Amino acid sequence: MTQAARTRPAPIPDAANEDLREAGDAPSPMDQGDAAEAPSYDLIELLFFAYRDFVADPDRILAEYGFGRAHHRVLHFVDRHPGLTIAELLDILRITKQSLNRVLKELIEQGYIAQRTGTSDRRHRLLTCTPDGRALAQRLAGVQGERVRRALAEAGPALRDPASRFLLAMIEPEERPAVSRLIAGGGPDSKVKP
Amino acid sequence: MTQAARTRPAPIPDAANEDLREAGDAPSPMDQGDAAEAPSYDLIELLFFAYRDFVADPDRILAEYGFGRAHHRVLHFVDRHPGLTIAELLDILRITKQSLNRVLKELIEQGYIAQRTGTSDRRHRLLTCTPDGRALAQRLAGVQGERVRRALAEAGPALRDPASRFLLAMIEPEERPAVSRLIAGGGPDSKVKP
DNA sequence: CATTTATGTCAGTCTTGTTGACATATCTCA
DNA sequence: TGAGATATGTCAACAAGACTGACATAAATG
Repeated sequence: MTQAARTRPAPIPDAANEDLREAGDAPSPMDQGDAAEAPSYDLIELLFFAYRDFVADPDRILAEYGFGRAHHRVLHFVDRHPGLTIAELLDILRITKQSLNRVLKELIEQGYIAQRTGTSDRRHRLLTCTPDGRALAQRLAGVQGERVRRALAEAGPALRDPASRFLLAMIEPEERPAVSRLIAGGGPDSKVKP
Repeated sequence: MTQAARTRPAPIPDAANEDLREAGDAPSPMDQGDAAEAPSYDLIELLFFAYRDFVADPDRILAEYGFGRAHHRVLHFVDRHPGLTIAELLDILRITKQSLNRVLKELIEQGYIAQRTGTSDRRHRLLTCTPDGRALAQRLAGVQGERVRRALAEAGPALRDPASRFLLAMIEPEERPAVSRLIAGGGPDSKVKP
């Protein structure tokens, strides 16, 4: 078998072994000056685990194509916002143009993304998905959407709005308007938002 | 200036340029067989942006120490669960022991994490934070906790519970009990959970 | 005592991020 | 028109952090 994370009989350890008790045994309240509030370890760790599983689904599919997460992100945002320029993509992904270029080039060469020259500004490269690219992007969004759908079905559809609001509030305040616009602009009405 | 993501005057592009309209202009409903439900693009993208900002805070601090995210994760879980063994850590992080070993070795060499041999099973290596490691772990948890605190303060403290439940539901079903136990076992009562 | 388990380690590869330096085409403004 | 700014492309080198495969050791277990 592979050496990845051992045999992994049980997913996550119980952390309930004899030895564990003899250890320093967990972070007590600590010397928090006075008013210091303890961090929300539960939400911090839930975010970690939720995200870990959230990206695991696409990873499996991407591997079939020889792509990685970087390709996924590019494909996703181009699919959602056809006509996106390089600069806009860079601002969304927060990577260097060299990093972007490597994966973008692969996606273009392999026929998942197409480039056109902007008409009003011919320096721009307008990115769109080819039918293949669109299909892959939607397959990826499909598995992620399915996880969200299942989560809401199990934990209650009423959680949809609170979850959205919490996640938005977790975003850097100055970015929130832009993110909101970006998300809102994904629908059939697109990003026409002057 | 650096070449990272251009000058970035505005954080995220408006995606509202002339050219964008001439583009294919956004994924319409599409030919979803019939009952196919559209993925929750809003939650999918919010999770992406929220996580991006969520890890950006620690990243800045870690850079001061010459550490990366991998070190953070190890330090975090060892701090929260002193006495953790290598195998348990591997199951939490889902990486190979070779990957873990590289960062763990650095953390040990530089005096942030200590190892002891298990008493009941002397094959185990029980990991704990040194005072320095504990300080760093808590500084990192501090900035992440502060983001959570601020989010809840701004969007409403009532969101805490729904957000938790949503995130837990996003986790792979078989993992949820283990994650719940792990999270619950982080307090002063530790993971004593037989 | 043979086997399994927990850990450590060497060596090589891949993806994805980084810097720095330049090149080219196009737009904008004086 | 011509200078400078802007959008993009590209070369080269490097680093972090993941992976695989192979093998070594110590300790527990039946």
